[in-house]
Amino acid sequence: MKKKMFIIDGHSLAHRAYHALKQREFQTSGGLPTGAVYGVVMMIMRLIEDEHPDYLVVAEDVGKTFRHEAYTDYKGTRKPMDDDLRIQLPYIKEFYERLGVPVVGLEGYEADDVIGSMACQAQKQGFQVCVVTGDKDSFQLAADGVCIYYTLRGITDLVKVDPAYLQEKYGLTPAQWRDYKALRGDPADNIPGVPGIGEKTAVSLLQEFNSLAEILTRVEEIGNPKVRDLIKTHREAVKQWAELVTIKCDLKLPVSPEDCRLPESYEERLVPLFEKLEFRSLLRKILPAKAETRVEVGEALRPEVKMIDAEALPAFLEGSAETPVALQFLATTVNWESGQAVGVAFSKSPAEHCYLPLAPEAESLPAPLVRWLTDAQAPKLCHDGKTQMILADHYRARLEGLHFDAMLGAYLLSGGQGSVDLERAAAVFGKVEIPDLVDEKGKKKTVYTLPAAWAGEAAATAGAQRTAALVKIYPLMAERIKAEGVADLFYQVEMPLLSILFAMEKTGVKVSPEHLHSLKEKYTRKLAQLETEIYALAGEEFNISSPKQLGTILFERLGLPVQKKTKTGYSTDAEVLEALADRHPLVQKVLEHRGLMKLNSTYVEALLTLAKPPAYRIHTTFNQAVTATGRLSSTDPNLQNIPVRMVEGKEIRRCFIPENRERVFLSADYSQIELRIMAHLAGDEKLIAAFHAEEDIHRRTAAEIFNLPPELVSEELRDRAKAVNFGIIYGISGFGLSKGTGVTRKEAEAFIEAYFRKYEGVKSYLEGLIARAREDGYVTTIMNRRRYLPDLTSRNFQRRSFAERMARNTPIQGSAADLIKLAMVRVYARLQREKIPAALLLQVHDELLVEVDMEALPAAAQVLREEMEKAYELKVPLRVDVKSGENWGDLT
DNA sequence: AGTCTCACG
DNA sequence: ACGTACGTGAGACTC
Repeated sequence: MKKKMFIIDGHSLAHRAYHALKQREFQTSGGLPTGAVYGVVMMIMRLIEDEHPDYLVVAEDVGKTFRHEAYTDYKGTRKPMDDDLRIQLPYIKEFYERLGVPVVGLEGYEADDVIGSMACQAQKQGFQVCVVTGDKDSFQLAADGVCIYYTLRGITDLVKVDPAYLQEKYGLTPAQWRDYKALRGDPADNIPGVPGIGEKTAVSLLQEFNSLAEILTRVEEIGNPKVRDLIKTHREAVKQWAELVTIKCDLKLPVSPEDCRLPESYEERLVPLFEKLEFRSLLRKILPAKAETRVEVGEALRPEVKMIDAEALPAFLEGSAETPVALQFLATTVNWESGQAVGVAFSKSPAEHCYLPLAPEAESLPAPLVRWLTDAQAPKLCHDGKTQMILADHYRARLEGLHFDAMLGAYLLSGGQGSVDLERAAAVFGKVEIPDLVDEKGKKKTVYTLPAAWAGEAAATAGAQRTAALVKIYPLMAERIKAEGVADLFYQVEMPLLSILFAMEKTGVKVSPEHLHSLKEKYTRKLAQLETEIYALAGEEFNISSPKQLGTILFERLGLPVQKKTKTGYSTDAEVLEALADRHPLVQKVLEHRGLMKLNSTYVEALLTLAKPPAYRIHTTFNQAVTATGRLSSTDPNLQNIPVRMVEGKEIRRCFIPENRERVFLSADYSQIELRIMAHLAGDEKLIAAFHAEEDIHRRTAAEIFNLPPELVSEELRDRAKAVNFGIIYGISGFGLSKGTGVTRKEAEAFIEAYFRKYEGVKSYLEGLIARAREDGYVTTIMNRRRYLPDLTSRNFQRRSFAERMARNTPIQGSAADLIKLAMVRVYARLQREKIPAALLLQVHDELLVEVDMEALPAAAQVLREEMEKAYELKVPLRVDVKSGENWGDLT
């Protein structure tokens, strides 16, 4: 871990703080203005809290500098400092002293030079350096390991500037930044720059010649005669300006980087100053901090583990019918294709652990183990029980009676922050450490990918450490689950769902290998044809799938106009290609090639390798603990993103078929579930009424925002309103909406405004939501699922805005996830109860796919509709569309 | 390992 | 003046 140093531009920070807070009446009862001190204190304390610097130093200006000597007009436009600020400077200085932070100034030099020199030294010594300033000059300091936190208006926003940012934003390197300022000028420092040379010219000159020095020596090569003359005329002045704006990095400083270590605790020393300045809220903030106990370092878990054989298992498990027993399979591999277990670890209590090794080539598990595993009355404790079910399934054994899955517990309690692995859960909830599993080569392993050689002691230790941790954290996690109000969600939804997902994965979905093969042939043929055509049009062969090579062909060889850039070069995404489609026949062919390539490699070929005779059933893995909102995800393969929107893609869906001619597919999807949830959460009368009246919701929205009767709403207007509705769900912004609709940003903003005028309930809901989330630090769904959003108080505009959009979207998307999960539990239970010959196959966020005997279709359809619609009572009705058919692509 | 692109809700 | 739609996973390419 690199040592982290923050260098503060003291002068700049004080000014920012002063101007940001001057409107608000900060002063002591004695009349001393304190706004600037308060702002500085807040800023620094938040910086320490958020960024955890190990080192901190403040740079300041002292007296007249060499720059004034050299250039009398230097900073000539600066107004003298306000008395109200001047009077606060000693207190700011006192704050830094009490904090234990050196304030460094050097006679004759500016703060910038001190910063540059300190940054340079620290960087050489391996520090990670961050400069905090409101002065753009400092951008020239950006380098590997040195970034600038540039303060925007006020003190609430910080932008992180590093070389990549400069390149992206201005197309300049840090060194060019200095030359750019000399050429263009900077009114803040009273540097006029070359008259007639603005931002654009300066940048293009530097990009062409690389540096100011080069420009001056090769001045005759400047293409534009006007620019050439300007540079020639101002040659000497520019040279001088360049020197002025060059930050010195080689000053001998009175303190070394190592002298700037931030003290461990400083709260107590700040108390007298805060009392003097009457900073009551800050006092309250630091006083309890004193009492806070130190975080205990996690004890390493070293359970004593007894090796047993299968006959001894019942004796060990004796008397555990009440409290759950922790169980952990150890394996060399596990997925739906194959599974190889090496042993099982058990913990009955914090002091009783054992390990049962398994025969390497065994086809089944020992009978005593199977009896206990399948005993639903024997409660069990796992981490990622579904994976253990899959492993047991390879031995034709079921795992029943899973009472508590710590991975799902960690998932609910983590609120989207941090991982859900057992190692971390043990540390967070039990304050115990589980050593990482590492093989001979130092590569990390998991309990499911152990080296085969570990079968004995090593596996026993690894397993027992984990079951011991489970036993330890189980009561603590259960307590937290209750306290956070997610016990229902955990025990009634997520835990039952785990077994349902297992069953769905085990069932799998059948695909037609014949159909896939014929698609593969068709696509391969077309791809080859497109390839020849594209090469002919390009005049050379290249890799069409390489964005880099394609970019070179498009924008350099063919000279098409660049639309968009990515971090590394030209963008060639669909949006760009569509914009260029009219300008060259090659582009359209590339688009087709892209589309077919995607279909062929991601879907057709991937599914063909997974579809194995004789069943030809594909078994996905549903991940129940990855998304931040509560949705499921699907991997290996992802069956939640099978094409459907485009006609070409829909052909892939037709490859998914029921088991035989007596079975049919049945699909049920929620209609407008997210908008309905928003209507419910916002309690907006108009929206609720529209759903009760079963209106076409996008038409209704169009009627409202465009002030028309619904019957006069054109398809185009309805589409726009639809995009607005999407925008609302995604956290709305004028820019995003304009991209989604193709209208200008201004129009998009007008739509949003019109929407909020008509749907006041939604407006006030969203406002209240953000305000509350900022206080709480998290948002919640209908079933109390949390997502923590610490960035809601970030001073980085981008991060804060992002967090705000997440805050608006998560309750909606997350509640929809809650509801369909709840519905799955109900549907599954009722299909079983009524013995309907139907199997759940897939969940695609708002859709359930079921396979059912033809005769039972009506019964199954009724179950799906009823259980999904009644899953949860909202202020609006839930509606479900049910369809059936003989493949996934043709459902009616 | 990271980037780009694109499939879904 | 910042620079974006929300949530995922996978394949191909590049370094």
